[in-house]
Amino acid sequence: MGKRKTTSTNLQNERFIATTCDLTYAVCLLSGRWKLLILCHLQDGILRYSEIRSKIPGITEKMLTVQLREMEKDGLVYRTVRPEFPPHVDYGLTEMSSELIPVWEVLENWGATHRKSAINATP
Amino acid sequence: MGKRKTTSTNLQNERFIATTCDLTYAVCLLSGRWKLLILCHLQDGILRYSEIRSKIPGITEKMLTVQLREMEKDGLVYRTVRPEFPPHVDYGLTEMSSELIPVWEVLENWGATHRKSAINATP
DNA sequence: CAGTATCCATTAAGATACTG
DNA sequence: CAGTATCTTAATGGATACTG
Repeated sequence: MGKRKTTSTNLQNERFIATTCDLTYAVCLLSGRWKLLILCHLQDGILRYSEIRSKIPGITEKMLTVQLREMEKDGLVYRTVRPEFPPHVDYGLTEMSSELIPVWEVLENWGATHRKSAINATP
Repeated sequence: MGKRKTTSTNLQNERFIATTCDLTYAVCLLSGRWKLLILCHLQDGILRYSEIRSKIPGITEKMLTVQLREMEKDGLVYRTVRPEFPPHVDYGLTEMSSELIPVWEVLENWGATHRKSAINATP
């Protein structure tokens, strides 16, 4: 019935801790429409929930929350709640995710270059 | 009918050519369970369809074909068919995707380091 | 060998409304 | 302010069988 009998390679659910490939492991931790983008914005410093949201046009609150929570669980962001009212929650990179800064630097440059070509090439 | 009325942010379908963010553009071109992994294997040289498949345990023929075709369309791999029987098809990196080699190098190292920690940390 | 085709299960993502 | 909850659709991934 609701059971998987097969190799069971869900991206988000089982987080691929047991995968045998380091690259696959990394890809799985970072896969998601918004994760790299969120991390990239956090490299400039600690941001509040609403600050991240306003820096990423198009993201819904639900997706922002989901992705932040997953990344927190995976050790990619830390989350600090200040016991105030109104609530105040800070997010920042961890040591682990800081090591990925070169990744989005390369990707951003690469994207900039080739997006321009793609736009110019569209008839 | 088959029409989207909303912001329309499908990952694979509309390929995000019109996105306003370079990083998002890059992420969208590379998103997919297998793309980085395939590209990574191709950095060692030209590979045939069956060679890629055997280097990536767990991938199905369908997914390999789908991802290769998308990447070919996006200029991330090239595909050469030799008019022989039995068929012989070669795949290789393009200039564009060669620029991404640093990305998977970082990711692979990062994955290696932190996967070990994750495995050791699991109770 | 290098794929296609079909069908189906699971997951990601989005809209919208609501809350402590 | 910083989220939840609920519902819906879109997209991904897989099993299996078949083909030029």
